[in-house]
Amino acid sequence: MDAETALAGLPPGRKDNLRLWLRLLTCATLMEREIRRRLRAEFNTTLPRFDMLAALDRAPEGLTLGEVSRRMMVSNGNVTGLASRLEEEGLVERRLDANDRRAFRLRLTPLGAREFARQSRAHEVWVNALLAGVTPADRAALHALLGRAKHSIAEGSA
Amino acid sequence: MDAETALAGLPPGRKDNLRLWLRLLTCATLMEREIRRRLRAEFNTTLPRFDMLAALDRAPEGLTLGEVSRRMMVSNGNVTGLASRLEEEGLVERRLDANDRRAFRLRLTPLGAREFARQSRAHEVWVNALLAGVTPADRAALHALLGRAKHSIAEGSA
DNA sequence: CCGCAATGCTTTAAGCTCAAAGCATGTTGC
DNA sequence: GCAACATGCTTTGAGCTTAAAGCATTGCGG
Repeated sequence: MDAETALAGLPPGRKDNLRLWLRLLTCATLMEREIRRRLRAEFNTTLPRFDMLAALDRAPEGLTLGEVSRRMMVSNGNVTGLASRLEEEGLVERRLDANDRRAFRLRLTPLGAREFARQSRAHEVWVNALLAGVTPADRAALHALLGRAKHSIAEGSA
Repeated sequence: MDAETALAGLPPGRKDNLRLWLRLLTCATLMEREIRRRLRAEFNTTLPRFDMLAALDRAPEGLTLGEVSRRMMVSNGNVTGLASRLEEEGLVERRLDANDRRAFRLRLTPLGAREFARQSRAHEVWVNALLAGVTPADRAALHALLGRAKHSIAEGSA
């Protein structure tokens, strides 16, 4: 919904934060939709799958499901199903943790690592293309400002 | 040469856009999670329901399901279920369109309008609180920069 | 006026997501 | 050592989301 348009004529002040939030959300949503679309079209996969592979790719020694859940910032019930689907496809494997019989260590299979490398390369190209219209100066400024916004949001939801 | 000068002169890194995208996504996600959490805790509702009420609130004469789907930027199959659930709860009503027997016009019931007004007020307070740590100057700068980013993203996904 | 494409909505199947409840194992305090 | 609490994972139930297929109606070209 183009909520920004709806708010465009109102007097400034009380609703500035609302406008900022809607614009932030619009940017993130547009970008995310495009990335999801391409992951589906070119790799027949999804963003959560890609994110899980990315988390595991950064941890060659593997991660417990709980660690994955924290890094992906999703519920632990969520990663169970995700891991199972990726395991079925042979991209990931659960192996028993030697020290804790409650836990698994999840790791990429060689196939999973190869797949992620392919997807990751394409992903970087897509992101660069989507943000190609942002100048280096704007990019640096945005990065800094979003850093402060992130801090504010984290405070506010603590 | 101090660190800042050195940084300022560095060639743009290949992964700067990736970092920017990650940070943008983090901000949006943190904020959205908190808003979803509070909608659930305080109003026992969800963000998509709130969004649909918001779309209808701006259109007192009602909207067809297709119009709602376009404004919310979701699939048309999506709004069918959402509308049905809100209809069951008495917040929304489908009435036959006089001119087109394929279409419904969806509108808020008086109860729906009252509910949305309550939720909307709280929502504005939450957003203000979450962004309270962003100064007015930063807010204006962010808004402008995100406007350019939005344009770039829209170009890139056309 | 008739055929047929376009439009508006719903249904279906698959996947993602969460909160809450449950089970197995680990850890701590007594 | 054992009770009680904590941790790691899975299951369950509900809702959101999409793409694709299907049905009904509209509107257009011939």
